[in-house]
Amino acid sequence: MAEQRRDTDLLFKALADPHRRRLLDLLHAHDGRALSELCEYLDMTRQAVTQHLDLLEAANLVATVRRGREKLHFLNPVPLQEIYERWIAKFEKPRLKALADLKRRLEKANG
Amino acid sequence: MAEQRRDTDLLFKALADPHRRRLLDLLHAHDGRALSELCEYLDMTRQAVTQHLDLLEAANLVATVRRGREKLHFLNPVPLQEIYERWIAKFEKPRLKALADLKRRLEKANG
DNA sequence: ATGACATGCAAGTGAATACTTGCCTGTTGC
DNA sequence: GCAACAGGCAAGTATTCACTTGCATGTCAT
Repeated sequence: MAEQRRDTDLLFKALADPHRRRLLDLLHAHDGRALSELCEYLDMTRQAVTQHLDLLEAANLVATVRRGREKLHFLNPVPLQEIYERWIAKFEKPRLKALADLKRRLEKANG
Repeated sequence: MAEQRRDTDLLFKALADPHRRRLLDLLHAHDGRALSELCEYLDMTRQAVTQHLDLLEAANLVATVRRGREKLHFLNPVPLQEIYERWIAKFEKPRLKALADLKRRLEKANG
């Protein structure tokens, strides 16, 4: 349970950085990429990219495999599903109504 | 488009902190709460809670209304839906297959 | 009107974050 | 074998973040 909370924390932390979201995008478009290939798309040193990937791996969003001198990166979409199921779905409202509902309640509280 | 990206950034940043997610939970359970009421649930100063709420408001997850000397807080679930639609849904896979797929590809890349 | 309440505003602090530079190790191809 | 390649491992730095303390302002109840 506390474990669950820590996982959630790592997950949201991992997603908090735009460069890391970019990396997920890149892997989504085509995964199994090596570190140096991913580096081509980000304007920072290889070491910085490694650190971002480490966070993504800690959040279980990315899995890696070494092949020869290369480290290949794979996307794991499962934790994103879990975010949705355990975190977003419960806030769900009839979508088109949500904003109108909010507005109505704001006005009611105000007036 | 750049605007869109900044919004996304604020949103994920806002969600990155467990205390802020807690605040969203509290408002989900029952919103229209005043600042001082929300403070009762978090172990930090009122000012710190204000700062968290400010971030949630910047991310458009919380809307506020002043009534007399109180500031009432309302949850806006719409941005969460947008995260799902614009960000999570595209990573979606047949859920039960996703992990198996990943494992298979890792092994293939490895062997 | 005045004291208690609800919040706002601002500057300061410590820790976490996002990088960098520099060097070291293993791998591959010629 | 050896040069070029792919990545690992610190340690250092600068910014951002979460939070505090201290004080000021506006509102309500009696």
